[in-house]
Amino acid sequence: MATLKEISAELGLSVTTVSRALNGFPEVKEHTRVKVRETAERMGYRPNRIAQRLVTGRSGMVGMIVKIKPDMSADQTFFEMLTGLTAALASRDTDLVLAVDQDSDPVTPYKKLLERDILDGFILNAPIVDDPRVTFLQDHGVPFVMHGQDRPDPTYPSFGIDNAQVSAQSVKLLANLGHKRIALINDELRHAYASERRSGFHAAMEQRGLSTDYVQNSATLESHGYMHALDMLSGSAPPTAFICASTVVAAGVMKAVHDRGLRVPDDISVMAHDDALPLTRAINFDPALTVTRAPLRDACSPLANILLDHLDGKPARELQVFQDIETIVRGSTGPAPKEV
Amino acid sequence: MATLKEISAELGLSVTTVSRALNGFPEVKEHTRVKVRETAERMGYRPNRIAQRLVTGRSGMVGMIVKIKPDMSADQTFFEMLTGLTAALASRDTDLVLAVDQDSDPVTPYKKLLERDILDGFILNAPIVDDPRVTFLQDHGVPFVMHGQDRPDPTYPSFGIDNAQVSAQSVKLLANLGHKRIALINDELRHAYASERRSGFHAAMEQRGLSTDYVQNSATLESHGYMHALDMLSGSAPPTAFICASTVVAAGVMKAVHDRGLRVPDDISVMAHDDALPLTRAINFDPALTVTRAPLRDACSPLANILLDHLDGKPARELQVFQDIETIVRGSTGPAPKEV
DNA sequence: CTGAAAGCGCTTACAG
DNA sequence: CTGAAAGCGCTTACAG
Repeated sequence: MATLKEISAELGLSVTTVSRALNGFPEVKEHTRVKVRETAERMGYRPNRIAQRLVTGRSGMVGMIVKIKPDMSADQTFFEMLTGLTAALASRDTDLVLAVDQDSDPVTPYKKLLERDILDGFILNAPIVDDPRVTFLQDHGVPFVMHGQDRPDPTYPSFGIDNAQVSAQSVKLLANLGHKRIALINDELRHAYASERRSGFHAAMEQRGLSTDYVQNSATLESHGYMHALDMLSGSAPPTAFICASTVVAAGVMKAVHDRGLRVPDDISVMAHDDALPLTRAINFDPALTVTRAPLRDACSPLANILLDHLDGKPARELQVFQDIETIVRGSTGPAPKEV
Repeated sequence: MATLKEISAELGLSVTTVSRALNGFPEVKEHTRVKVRETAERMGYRPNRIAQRLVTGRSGMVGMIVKIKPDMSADQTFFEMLTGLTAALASRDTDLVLAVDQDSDPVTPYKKLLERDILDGFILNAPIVDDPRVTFLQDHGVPFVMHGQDRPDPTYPSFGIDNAQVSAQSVKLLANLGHKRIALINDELRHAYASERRSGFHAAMEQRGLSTDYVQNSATLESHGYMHALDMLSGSAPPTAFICASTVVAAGVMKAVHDRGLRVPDDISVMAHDDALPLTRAINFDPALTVTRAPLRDACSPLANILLDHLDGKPARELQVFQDIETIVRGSTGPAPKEV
């Protein structure tokens, strides 16, 4: 493998100039730059990243720790995210080191990886409310980007959707259709996103003078959606619309509606937030599911770039970005039924 | 972070001596070594891996490329392997860089990763017969370890099970129980392991003068096991025993036996090779499944060590290791039924 | 047993 | 616009 020294010898230039030409410094004469680049190309030069890393003090590697869920439901998602992140990082000469979290304490795997002294930063996902990883990494001065936010006004770089907005948009859609008793089948509140959806839901409902009696915050298996919906629909003044944490939950809810002898959307409207996972496609529902939508895979590139920009010195305040949310109206929502 | 220079200044020793003391060189005086180690500890010294890597010419990173299967059946396995490999590599100061193969050409992802010039070698898995990755990597002088073998006498380091032996042990067990018509429900022959199982099966059967009429080489979903078994059992002289590629296939076979109104093991014996995956546990079958067994997770540590030993200069011939295979007899195998 | 020196392949003030 | 020099933090002949 050719080195800077070899190129400079070949051309009778200094290593300094060759380095500058290759790195696109403006002070190099055009003619020199061209000659250097041609020669580098011809000699098959590729910079030694290790040397670059030693001198710049950066390792060119960032870490991500994945938590194994017992149900392993997110596998396809995982691979999709992995692919996207790897590609986005590679385009900026950075590699991803992956570790698996098998510890009970959430910060232990970060501590372990940190002790190896090879990482410039971390990509965190699945924040819980007041995530202990945030305190730990900030205390140790370790840069990271969070996919999502663990608190309302974070001091770290983040990318994710505005979950209060997800609820607000959903409530608005349903309220405009005349629904008054709207249910929220939410995830457990320790998940930051679920907590935000709940707040957003409360705010949007109360603003319209609507009751927030129909809220469930629990795990988000299909069976939970089914059970909660069944339960709510058997009350005396049942909800006429359901906002679901995910398309999986919506599948359970729609089954419950059906089992109660009711129809979607004539009797009951159902909508969900859709991360655009390949497993449960909202469009394949019968009727096709109305959703707020923000594809998970669209987060890969922003996450990578935000972290790397932060490593390059960009302050955290400028690196809190929200993903756009679409609202897609399909067949599962309709006007509220006439009250009897 | 303390450096060698700081420690040497603190102690009035040369950087050279400090380096040698820390790296356990024998020529350092015991007293010096102790002092150096204490001081390093006290100052919180941790070697700068990037610097070590620059001077040793090693990057301390190895790559693995995972191929996404559409069915994603191997997820749990994947995470288990990832965990094991990461830990085994970390104990030898090496990190794993993971990439996802989305290309049609099997060598393209290796080429891409190689161009980033950051890897010391690769861990390959799921070899197909005469695997093109082998030629590619060998041509480029890139070290690797293969989980399994793509040909009978490979010239590269490898770790895996002796698949001919798997078949041999299975046939022996069943033949000793008096079975004469033994079926093999095998994976597609392009997979190296399946090809080896088939050869081993043929050799073992022919050695006993038994016919090898009942062999199927196809994908290994449960449904394939079911269909092939149903098919074979409807013939005029049906097999009395089945050797299955995996526990998943065995599940299909046992269902077929049941649907034919036959019983395991009274009418039909069934056995499988068991990689000890958490998903389909042989012991939970009814009756519990007789198996040849070699846990996949036991391969992690050997794979890591073989690759690293190879990088340290150990020749490939000494690095072709086979994993032990147990035979565990449970309730799904029994004496061959009396011929009518 | 210990140390001064060279070097791994880069980047980047500093000087001209 | 270009170059000589220092330095990133280590390892390792070579000399004593």
